[in-house]
Amino acid sequence: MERNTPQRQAIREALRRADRPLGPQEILDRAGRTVQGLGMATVYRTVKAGVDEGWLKPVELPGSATRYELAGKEHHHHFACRACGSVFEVDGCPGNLTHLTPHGFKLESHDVVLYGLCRQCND
Amino acid sequence: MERNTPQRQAIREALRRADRPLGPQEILDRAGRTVQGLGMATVYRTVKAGVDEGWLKPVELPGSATRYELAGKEHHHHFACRACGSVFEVDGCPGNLTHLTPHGFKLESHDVVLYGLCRQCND
DNA sequence: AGGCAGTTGATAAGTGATTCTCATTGAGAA
DNA sequence: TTCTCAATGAGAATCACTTATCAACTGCCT
Repeated sequence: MERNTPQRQAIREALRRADRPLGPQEILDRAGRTVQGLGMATVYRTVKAGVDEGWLKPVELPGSATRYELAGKEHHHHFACRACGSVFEVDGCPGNLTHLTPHGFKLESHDVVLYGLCRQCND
Repeated sequence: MERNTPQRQAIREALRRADRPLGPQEILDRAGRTVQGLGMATVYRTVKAGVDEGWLKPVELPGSATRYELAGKEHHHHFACRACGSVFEVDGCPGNLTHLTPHGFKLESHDVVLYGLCRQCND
């Protein structure tokens, strides 16, 4: 059976409290404050389980490790800061993109990524 | 000085003729028909030079190698086929995305990626 | 044609992310 | 409290992509 270890609790808690998608290293840093000695392998194991169990959703952007956010949120997109590397959620969506889809193609989903400077780095 | 070798000609020609962004392996396959024995290292070298020289533009999508397309085209986005893995250009753009940008953030650029099935794979 | 410096191909090496291995630990049922 | 087996941490191993190395080759200026 599955066990409720402090490591898993800390990792889940870190992700629940985050207001933006976190990468493995960020998760390790945050959960590691609660459970010192936490290993990266455990982060990867827990995150993979979370995705399988459906409460975590991977957020993939080119050039960096996969980040994770809680699943079940409303449809949204992301903003990547080129200075600090953080990725933020942005509400809303450009809307129906069917008109961009080439003839004969079947559109199933889409991603929009905004790039620039976050509030911290914009000062 | 710089030399105009058949390898470089073939690689440039493959990219010029392509109607969609090509990855290193695709470039090798196509240019390799003209110059048999073409090595992957030469593809990477030539492509890197092309980006530096400004006539090639990298197209990065999560989970696959960087693709390249001719620079200087009109602003556009891409469609990735989940079946064959090919990436296509799509004309147009959702428009001004400033309204999605969080307060205090500075928007500099954006990417839109459509996912689904291309014409070939949709039949 | 001659000759040198830029190029090339094959392969080793490097990178960054992610997974695997395994001895040790510890959650939770009995 | 005891016992068992899932979970953990550390580091090795993978994996895919990209770059470095180096001897052999060849554009292209003279």
